[in-house]
Amino acid sequence: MLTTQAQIFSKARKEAPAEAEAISHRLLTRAGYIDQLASGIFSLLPLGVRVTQKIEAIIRQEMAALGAQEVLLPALQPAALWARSKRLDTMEPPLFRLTDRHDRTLVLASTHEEVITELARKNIESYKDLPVAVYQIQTKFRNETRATGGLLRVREFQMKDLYSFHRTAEDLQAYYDKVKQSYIRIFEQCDLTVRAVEADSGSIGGSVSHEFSIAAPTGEDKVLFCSQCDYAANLETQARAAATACPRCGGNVTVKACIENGHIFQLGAKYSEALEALYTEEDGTRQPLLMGCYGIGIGRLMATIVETHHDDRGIVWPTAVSPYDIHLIVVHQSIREAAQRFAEQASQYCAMLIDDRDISAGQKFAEADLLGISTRVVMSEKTEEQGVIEVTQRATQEKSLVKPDEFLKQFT
RNA sequence: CGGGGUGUCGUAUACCGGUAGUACGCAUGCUUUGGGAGCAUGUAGACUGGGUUCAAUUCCCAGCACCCCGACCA
Repeated sequence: MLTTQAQIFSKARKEAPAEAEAISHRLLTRAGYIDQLASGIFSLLPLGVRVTQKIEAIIRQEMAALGAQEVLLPALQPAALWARSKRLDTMEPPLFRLTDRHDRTLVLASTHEEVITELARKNIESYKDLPVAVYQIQTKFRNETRATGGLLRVREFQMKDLYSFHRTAEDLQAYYDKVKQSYIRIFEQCDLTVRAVEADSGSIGGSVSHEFSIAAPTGEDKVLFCSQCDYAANLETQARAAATACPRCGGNVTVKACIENGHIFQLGAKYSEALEALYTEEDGTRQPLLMGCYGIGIGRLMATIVETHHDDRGIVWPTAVSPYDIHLIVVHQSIREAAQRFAEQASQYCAMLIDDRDISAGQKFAEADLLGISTRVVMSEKTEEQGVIEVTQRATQEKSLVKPDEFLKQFT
């Protein structure tokens, strides 16, 4: 996979739009990962799509490990379905509504408990069908009163939402705990330090719920962290603003601004009772399915990574989500052909973006710093003479001169 | 939805009740090429609608758009 920078649809910019304030919004826009169409509505440009696909790959792998099967549910849904779960007029933020040509009211779904419960009703008939889990990565619409911080809170976004169905509360609890651990692994693979925080379940409902908080200056939540145990609590729900010691272990606590990046819920029978999603037990009785739901916002996760992984020159992608494995910078036009040969060889093993534009070296370096691809390879007349390439890690700026073959070994 | 703010070339900005300027970008040419190069030429702009005025991009009103604070969330 080989792409030249001249081909890339978007352009790196020196300036961010004046209205962009959040650092992730500024950098992702300047570097050409995203483009704002309207308040809280963004296009993902080719670079943004690539990062998103990396994140999704990490998530899909974890979903597979949880035994969850992928589905794709409709975003456009009849309002009548939401009336049955009693959420049509109580959702917060409210649903986007529209009317079709037959004057029927439809909604753009902000979450998918209703649809998945309907599907469960049709497909889960016996205790022998349980437990089962399905997930999707799909567009959500939220009629927010105010979009903020670029991708941090938007009105249309991709969410990974997982739903699980169980016979017993114990089984739901066990699966919930597995998902919680899986979520922590997902965030850790994105090089994020995450804490699962006991949370309010809001308009989704249910009894037990955790949100996944990542400390970042732009965060909207205030989370109390214990420095000695893994206790963490959202100050909003705990009303413990005055607390100076951990309620669990007595350790020192700190309050940090956090971004909420995922939220998981034990819904129990809330939706299955409302929508009569029942299954037959061993003793022949009809029982409501016990349900859990688990969400991660993909775009917000990408923005959170930028919020926590950047420097004054630009984005610093963790290797796992870098849009390309290697950013090859060809300093001198005289070695373009040699660079091309190396690039073709390398691109058999990894995804490479090659910048061989006939512009100043400084501009190429500056844009490479802005784009934030995790590994940079520089080829110049000097390195050609020595038969080496210069390899730089974006995160550390550490440079090393290595032989091309040696370098490529790590990818094979 | 309450409060506040801002609308000037593609982007960032300046000035102004009477001819709208700069930088970047973009285009062309020449010179450049290890940290957002230089010169030259060119390109392109006052959110919309009303009002005040001899004259409005500038002042006033309304609408629209965007941003920020609050409430809510992935």
